[in-house]
Amino acid sequence: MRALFHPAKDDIRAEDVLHALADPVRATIFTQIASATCSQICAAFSSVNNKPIPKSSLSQHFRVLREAGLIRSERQGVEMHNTSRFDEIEARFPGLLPAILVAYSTRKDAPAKVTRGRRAGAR
Amino acid sequence: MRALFHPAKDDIRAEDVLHALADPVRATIFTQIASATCSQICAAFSSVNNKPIPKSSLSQHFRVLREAGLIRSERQGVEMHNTSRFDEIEARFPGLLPAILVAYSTRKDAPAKVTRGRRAGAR
DNA sequence: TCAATAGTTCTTAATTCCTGAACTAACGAA
DNA sequence: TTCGTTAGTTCAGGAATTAAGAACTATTGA
Repeated sequence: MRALFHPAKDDIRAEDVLHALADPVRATIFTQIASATCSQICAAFSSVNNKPIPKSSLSQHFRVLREAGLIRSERQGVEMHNTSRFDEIEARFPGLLPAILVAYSTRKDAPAKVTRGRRAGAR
Repeated sequence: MRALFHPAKDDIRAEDVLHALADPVRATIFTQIASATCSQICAAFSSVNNKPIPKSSLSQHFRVLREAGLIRSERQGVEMHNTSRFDEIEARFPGLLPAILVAYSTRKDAPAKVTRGRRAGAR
């Protein structure tokens, strides 16, 4: 597995952030990513939304978020832990992420909710 | 020529706004659109940037902006006048457009085109 | 070493985007 | 009316991007 690319804070580009978050699936992932793993997000989509997303697609979504500078992905044992780079983005583009997250929060079809830990019916 | 579609204010979607403005060309158009015509934008791109954008491409860009709800296009005689729907978007998604425009204003490379590129590790 | 888990990468198909060419609409002049 | 010009839209194709199943890699535990 190759090293995962993460842009330096000052290399983060507005167009990449907007492109990454222009996809509702990725925006949902990003809002719920307080240290969520790919599998947890995957389970959240299939249980809540009953629209399962293939893990290869999710992996790509994580890559887009990562390469846009929105998240940081670090392997911990067998899983990958993703953390938000909110504060760095906020420092670089003040007010951008809060405004985007508020805009999405007014969607009629709410994004899937992740519940961490053991869930009834998961897996 | 068919009637041009404009979404009602409450039908404007965050993902469409983000998608429309995730393209630096469209973001540039939007920032300069205080009643600009397609030809004026076209001239601006070819003179400033010396990278002319085909009018068919510009027409598509205007359509994306229009159908995302960002601009209103009205024919006036032989030309099409485009006006920003900034206030409506601001009412629907408070703070979103100002944050995006500020984010783009800090770009190192001026608001010109741009190949939206993959960076590291592109296959 | 083998199996299981978690995720990445590969590959091909579907979708979207770009742009030259053709077309349409409005206007002015003859 | 008809012709010419301007301004922009729509069409059609190829290029680029995205989606997702299959194959692969890395880590842990038995």
